[in-house]
Amino acid sequence: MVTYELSDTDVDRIFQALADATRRDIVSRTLTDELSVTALAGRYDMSFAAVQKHVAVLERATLVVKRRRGREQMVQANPEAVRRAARLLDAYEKIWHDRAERIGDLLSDTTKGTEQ
Amino acid sequence: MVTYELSDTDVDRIFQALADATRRDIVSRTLTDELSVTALAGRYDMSFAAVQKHVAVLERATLVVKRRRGREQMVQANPEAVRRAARLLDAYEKIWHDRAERIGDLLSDTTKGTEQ
DNA sequence: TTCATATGTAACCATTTGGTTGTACGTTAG
DNA sequence: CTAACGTACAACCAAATGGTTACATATGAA
Repeated sequence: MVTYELSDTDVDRIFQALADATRRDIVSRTLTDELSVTALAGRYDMSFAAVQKHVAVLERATLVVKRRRGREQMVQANPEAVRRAARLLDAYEKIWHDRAERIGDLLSDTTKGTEQ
Repeated sequence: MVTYELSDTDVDRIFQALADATRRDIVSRTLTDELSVTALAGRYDMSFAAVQKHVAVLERATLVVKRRRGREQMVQANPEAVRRAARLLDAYEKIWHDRAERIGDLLSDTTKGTEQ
């Protein structure tokens, strides 16, 4: 598995992009269907320009990609980016799990004299 | 496993809180060590008030909890919240995976006449 | 009690965000 | 070719964000 190096700014952009319900919905929809910006705009109670901006935020965060089809721009989620975000959080979980395990060891392991 | 229902606003707050490198670092550190706000503030090149605000943002998002110890407030990450965030992203991955599987089935399954 | 420490909060500021409307431009349909 | 459509972008606005300094409050030490 190839894991790309994400800068702090990259990660900022990913979580920032996910911190809005409309944008999460766009990701959700475009995971299964490739939708034009106009088609997406029709689904939300806001201007086309607003939706277009949301798509741009997602694009900057690499959470979606756009592909030209005639005069339309088809939006599709990038599952790899979603995956990377999930793995980032997994890493936090792992830190915690390792610590919990260490504490467990300290509490149960009474044979060795490594405690201070 | 108990899964709490998260509102859009809850999720907004979680991802918003994670969209800042300082706050991610605070989560990371307090997963292993319980640290006072002052101890945390000492580690970043910004005012105490700024760090205190970051902790407040994390607290509102339930990503950390505070516990009083004498005159200090000890900050500790809440692994359950991190976990919930990770599972949210897993759900997106699952949507994509299911769709990929459906497409795979359509392409490979030539024996049944279920295609439209 | 008094003082120092740890925290919280208010007021302020610059920048970003999330929305708007209007306009310009590229592409396709007729 | 021309008109309609789909998209992009600029200018604007209100609200939120991320930082500051200053002050207020709570707790522990002596």
